[in-house]
Amino acid sequence: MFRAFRAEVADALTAGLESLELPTGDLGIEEPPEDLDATLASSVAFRLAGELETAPPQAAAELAAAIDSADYEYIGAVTTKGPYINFRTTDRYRQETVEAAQADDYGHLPERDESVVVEHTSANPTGPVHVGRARNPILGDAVANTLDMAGYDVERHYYVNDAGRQMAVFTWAYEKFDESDLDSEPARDRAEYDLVRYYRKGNSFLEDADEATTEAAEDEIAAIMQGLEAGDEDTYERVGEVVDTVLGGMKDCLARLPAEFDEFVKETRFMRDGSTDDVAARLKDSEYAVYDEEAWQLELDAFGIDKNLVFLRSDETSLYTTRDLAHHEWKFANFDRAVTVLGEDHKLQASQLQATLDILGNDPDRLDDVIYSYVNLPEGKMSTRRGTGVMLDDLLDEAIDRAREEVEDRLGDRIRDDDLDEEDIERIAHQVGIGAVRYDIVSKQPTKGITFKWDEALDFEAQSAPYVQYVHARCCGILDEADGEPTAEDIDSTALSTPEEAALIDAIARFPAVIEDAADECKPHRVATYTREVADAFNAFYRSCPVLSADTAATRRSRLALVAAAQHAVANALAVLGVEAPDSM
RNA sequence: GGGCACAUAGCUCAGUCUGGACAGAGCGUCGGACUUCUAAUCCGACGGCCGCGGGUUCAAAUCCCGUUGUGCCCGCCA
Repeated sequence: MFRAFRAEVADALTAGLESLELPTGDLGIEEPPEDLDATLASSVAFRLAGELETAPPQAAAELAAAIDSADYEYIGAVTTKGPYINFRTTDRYRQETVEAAQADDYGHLPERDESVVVEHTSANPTGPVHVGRARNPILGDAVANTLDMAGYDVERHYYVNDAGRQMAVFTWAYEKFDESDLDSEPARDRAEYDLVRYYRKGNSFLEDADEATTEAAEDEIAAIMQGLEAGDEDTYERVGEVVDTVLGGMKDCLARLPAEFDEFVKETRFMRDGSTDDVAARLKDSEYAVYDEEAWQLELDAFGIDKNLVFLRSDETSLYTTRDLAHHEWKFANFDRAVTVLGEDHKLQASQLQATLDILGNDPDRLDDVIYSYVNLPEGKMSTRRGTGVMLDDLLDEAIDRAREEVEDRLGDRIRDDDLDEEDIERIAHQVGIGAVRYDIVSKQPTKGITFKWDEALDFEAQSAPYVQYVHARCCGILDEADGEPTAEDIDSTALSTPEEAALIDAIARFPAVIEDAADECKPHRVATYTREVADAFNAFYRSCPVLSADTAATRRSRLALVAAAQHAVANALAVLGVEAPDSM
């Protein structure tokens, strides 16, 4: 309803300005301070003062007088305070908000008939997912969820780098070494923990061996890469076995978040179908191509990039970016838009990709990047190859364990007579533990760096998932005790007139606008901020407005409907963040 | 050396795109509230030259320039 109200305010201001023959380019619509009884405001009067040759407060008064709120559904009182024009909402606005929010899918925007492919995670299948990487699936999943709720037709892709040197080294090491060559047991009974030991062994071997041995090994590794480039079936199978095995384990880990994918797109696919060769041929013909130092390159100065992009090696083989170009042209052929979630270390490569897609005749505006900073340890970066880092599996296990302890600690002083059984405790521990980890990461601006600290990542107090989840559980608790679901006929918004009720309705009304804004800018952390606002508003309401024991039956019915509305807003906002909404805690 | 990010209360962060009403939360500290729909809650107090210096503007945490600190990138790796 807030979206409609916002549109009405824009209309009203535009019409008012036109009637005074004033420019309508900048309406100055903003949100007023919280202690003011208004939902939106305008500071346009500051700019009118000159035109009207009066002080801003007079200009505001003139414009306010030119607006008749009777022309609008949701605009109530239009008042001024100094130079500001303040807009209140109508009872109808509140009535329709609570009615609309009775729908289980409240917050979902109408379908847009526009498809978006969201690529995220795409970690090389070299070993277990560590926390440094985990920001990608958590953020990426939330971006995809946000777009989905905003009405886009979303597909989630994981791009598998199965053609690079890393996988060639891995395959070589896996074939060269035996279990007996390894110096440790797998840290966990799953494929990627088992195989990563070969990868690490191979890398340390290459570092430590003498020159002749290293050279021989490098020849074997180069043979694997050339086999892939030449389309040799046997090589594909050898590499594919390692890739699929390791990736299988990583999928299991990611599924715990959960982060699920519609498709795992392999890089080799674009070598085998000839599209990478096609891209290279077209780039050679472009005006930006140069043949320098025996390799084909692109000069991208015209795009503000002073670094040349090599797209064919001197031996005519392709590079990662060349294949990624073919990959993105494939995306453009199958989807209206593409969004990629990338670590900040890929920024240069991402801008080169954008520029080159442009050169190839694509509209680069169809591709958006969401860039995030890595999660580092206090002592530095996490690395799969070196085996430094906190594994996501371990973090999730620890989070669940701590959540379980919390649940058990609280069992004693529960007022509610819904004795939780073992199964409930385990369910809540999972929902809260994993929710807290996800929320901690998704609620922050992705561009800000995070230094991983156990006690911070596992802090259930702070502004965290459990706070919001608890609100959802409270809603469910109340609705459980009530007889039957509230219906639209139960709602009398004039019975919901306390400041706490009005504030809660106001928060609920904003939810679809929050989804819209978060989707437009691919910023799911805004939804996290919103969950706290709506939770705050609910808790204030909960404190001062008894529902089941309300003074009158009419108030009780209306408040029940309001609780249902809040529950839907909270549940769907949490769903966007990938955080589960518990029915009880 | 060049490029890109980040810097807001003791700590962790919103707000920055699109400049506007005294800069908001949580944690921590201190003081209160459970015979009541779940206290993983709520109420109150304390706490800020929004890194620093200039500039633009009626108005700057927000825009521009400079500067300091931190991170990332600058490969015929991915």
